[in-house]
Amino acid sequence: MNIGNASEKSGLSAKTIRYYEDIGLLLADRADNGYRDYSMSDVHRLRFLQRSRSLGFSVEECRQLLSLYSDKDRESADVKAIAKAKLTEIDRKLAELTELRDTLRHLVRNCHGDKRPDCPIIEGLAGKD
Amino acid sequence: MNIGNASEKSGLSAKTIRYYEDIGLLLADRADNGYRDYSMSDVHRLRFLQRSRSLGFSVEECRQLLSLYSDKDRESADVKAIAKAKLTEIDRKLAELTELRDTLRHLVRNCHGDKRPDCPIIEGLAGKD
DNA sequence: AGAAAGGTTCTAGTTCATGGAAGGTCAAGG
DNA sequence: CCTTGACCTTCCATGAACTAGAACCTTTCT
Repeated sequence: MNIGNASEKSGLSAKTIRYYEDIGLLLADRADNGYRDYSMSDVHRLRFLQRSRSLGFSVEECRQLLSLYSDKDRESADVKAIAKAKLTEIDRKLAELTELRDTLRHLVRNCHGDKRPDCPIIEGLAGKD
Repeated sequence: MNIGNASEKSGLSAKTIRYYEDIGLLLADRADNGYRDYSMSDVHRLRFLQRSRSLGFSVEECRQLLSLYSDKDRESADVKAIAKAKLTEIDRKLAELTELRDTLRHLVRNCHGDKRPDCPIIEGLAGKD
């Protein structure tokens, strides 16, 4: 499939997909006309990249994560080690995100949404850790 | 407290903290010697920034989120609207992150960590959505 | 006092894209 | 057949969010 299609399916812009190819993150086949040609498997990788980037992993971290998908020659012990390290990081991010959500949720629930001066922003958020 | 101390407590580099001041995200008091002077409340905001940035929110989004802490003059209806919008976004991120974690966790559990060729990367990850 | 540690500003470079120009390709309709 | 418009190509420039380094000042430690 063409890049436009892959872009739509992955949530990454065509520009970004070409950029990722430039930096060697995901190399695409080429059709006879020179157009990039993406398989469903490529699209899965692109979506995976979109997700991990939007969740705060750097391109280099994504490269590592992607190697879990792609590098069949790698010894699986290596793969496992990388995956474990990333898992720890993801769990930390999950905890932080959950905390952030609970904080905001508390705010939304307790804020009356009018001009009364006791909107719980200050008490609930500004003061403590 | 000095910037080094604030840096340590917030997890942001001193460089980054100065940069955030440049772009008006968090303005610091100044001591008599010209050094920036941070309160505990400033540190909380810095930590908050560190977290939200690392979770993939843009600086502008962080500015909004931060306004939930700081902007006491704002009508609470506005605050509530912003908070609600961010909540939706956070919930989406949480779902994605959870999915990513489950995928990796499955990999780690099922990979035997040796050279056997049936490391479940390909079946478990590369193929399906 | 002298050195190390940490602060200041300023300019420049890096990473991760994103926008736009100039031009080639393709599928559909007149 | 030929044009129109969507989609593709490369290349160069710009933007966002840092990050590094130089040059210099302030505090602290011995």
